Amino acid sequence: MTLDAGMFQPIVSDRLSDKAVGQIKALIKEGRLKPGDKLPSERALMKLLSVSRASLREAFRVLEALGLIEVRTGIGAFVVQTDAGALPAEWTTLLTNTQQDMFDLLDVREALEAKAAALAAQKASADDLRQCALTLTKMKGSADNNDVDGAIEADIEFHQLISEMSHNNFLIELSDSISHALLDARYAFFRQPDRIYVSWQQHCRVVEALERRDSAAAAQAMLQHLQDSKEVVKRLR
Amino acid sequence: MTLDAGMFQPIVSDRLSDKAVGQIKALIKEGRLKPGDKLPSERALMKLLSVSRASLREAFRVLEALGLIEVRTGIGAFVVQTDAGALPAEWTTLLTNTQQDMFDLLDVREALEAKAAALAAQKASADDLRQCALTLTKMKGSADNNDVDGAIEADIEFHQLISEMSHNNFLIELSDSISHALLDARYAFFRQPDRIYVSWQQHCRVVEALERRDSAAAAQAMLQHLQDSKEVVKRLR
DNA sequence: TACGGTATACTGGTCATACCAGCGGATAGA
DNA sequence: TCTATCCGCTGGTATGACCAGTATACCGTA
Repeated sequence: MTLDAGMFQPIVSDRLSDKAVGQIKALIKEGRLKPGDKLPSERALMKLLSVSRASLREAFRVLEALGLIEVRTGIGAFVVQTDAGALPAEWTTLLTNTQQDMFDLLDVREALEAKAAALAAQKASADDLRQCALTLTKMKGSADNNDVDGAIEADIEFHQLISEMSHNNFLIELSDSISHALLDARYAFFRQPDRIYVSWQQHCRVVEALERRDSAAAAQAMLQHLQDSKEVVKRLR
Repeated sequence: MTLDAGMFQPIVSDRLSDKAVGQIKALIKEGRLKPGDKLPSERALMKLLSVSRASLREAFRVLEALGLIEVRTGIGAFVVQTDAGALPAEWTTLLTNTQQDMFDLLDVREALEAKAAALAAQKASADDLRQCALTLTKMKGSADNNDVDGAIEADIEFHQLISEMSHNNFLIELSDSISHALLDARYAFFRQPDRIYVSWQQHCRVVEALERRDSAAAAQAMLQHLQDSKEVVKRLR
């Protein structure tokens, strides 16, 4: 007989905590545990799953890290209340170690926010647009006073608003965490001469496109803005 | 005196395991623990951090879920070996509960893979392109035999190759997990009459653009392909 | 010399038990 | 009726024990 590569499967013995994670995750996915639901207490659940409390607690930590449950001391564990599943908030924070990581992240950001702008053009409400316009005046004010902190604040608000206007929870979550990871870079960025003013202009073009409900133009304007910014960051080094 | 909203900070008592996570995470981020490094044994580390082994193990589960370390039974815990930090592989798996979630995910996919195609056009090696071409013949073969499983395999390979050709680890990770989350949808998709053939044609157009090193065309062809596919999925219901 | 088994000292995986601190409802007293 | 206390619940932590893999050094045999 000949040996077939597919004949043998490596033997893996899952940790008990992993099996517990699997079960609870399945219950949530199937909808038998709904957002806001309270899980049984650790002492009750350990008997139901016939594992020790230690193993169960390890499972809880994993579910927590995945953003699926929230554990409140003295009260209990609850299925997390979010429309889209929480993206573990910190997934980017460790990743901006190298220069290259940051540029990679900037590329991802271009893709996501251009898409967000396109969707926003279709879905934005009048109120959304008003709020967007507010960040523009704030940005302009910061430009006039060369207020770097104010500019950063307005900039974050602007980009956040637009991703929210896409009403796509994945887009929102991802953009948010990327934005967070790039915070440090923003300081150096807005300290460059005229940068606040230029960014303000570019933001304006995006908003104009949004107001015209011009999806393609909005995406294009956003892309232009982000690519231009990326070039500036590259020259910083 | 007037009460200021910012006067008080809510008191939070971090779990010891969370503090341990923070310390270890910081060490990794600072580069004092490099990929591949072996962490001290649980029994040693619990003394160094002066926490119980139970708390430390909970911390390990979190770090594992975040994709930062890997724990091998009987051997020890190691800092994970990836250029970009692993995105917790399961972050999407729970999210495709509703119809809307899936379409949202498809939109994100459009953004990411179009960008990946654009980058791939710039960075692809001759060998990359050869491998891409292989998936095309495989796809064509599946189309001729109406082999759904084969088509899915070739399709996944194709999209994965292209995101890898971007050499952007974030793009790769994200596309990969989205692709995974959409696996079920692929079955229904490729069962549609002529779908395998049409997808093959669209893949061909992408590869042609890649071979011409035409970034914009590659992105456009990929976008077209994904949007077309999205429409098909929408009509499935 | 080369091989194969074995003893041993690690590693992580699991468990039972105990105690602490925060939360909340019930209950007794003003 | 209102308030203060108590008690039973919850999660958070620590300890010590044992099991099951892993690696290595050792030793006897072929």
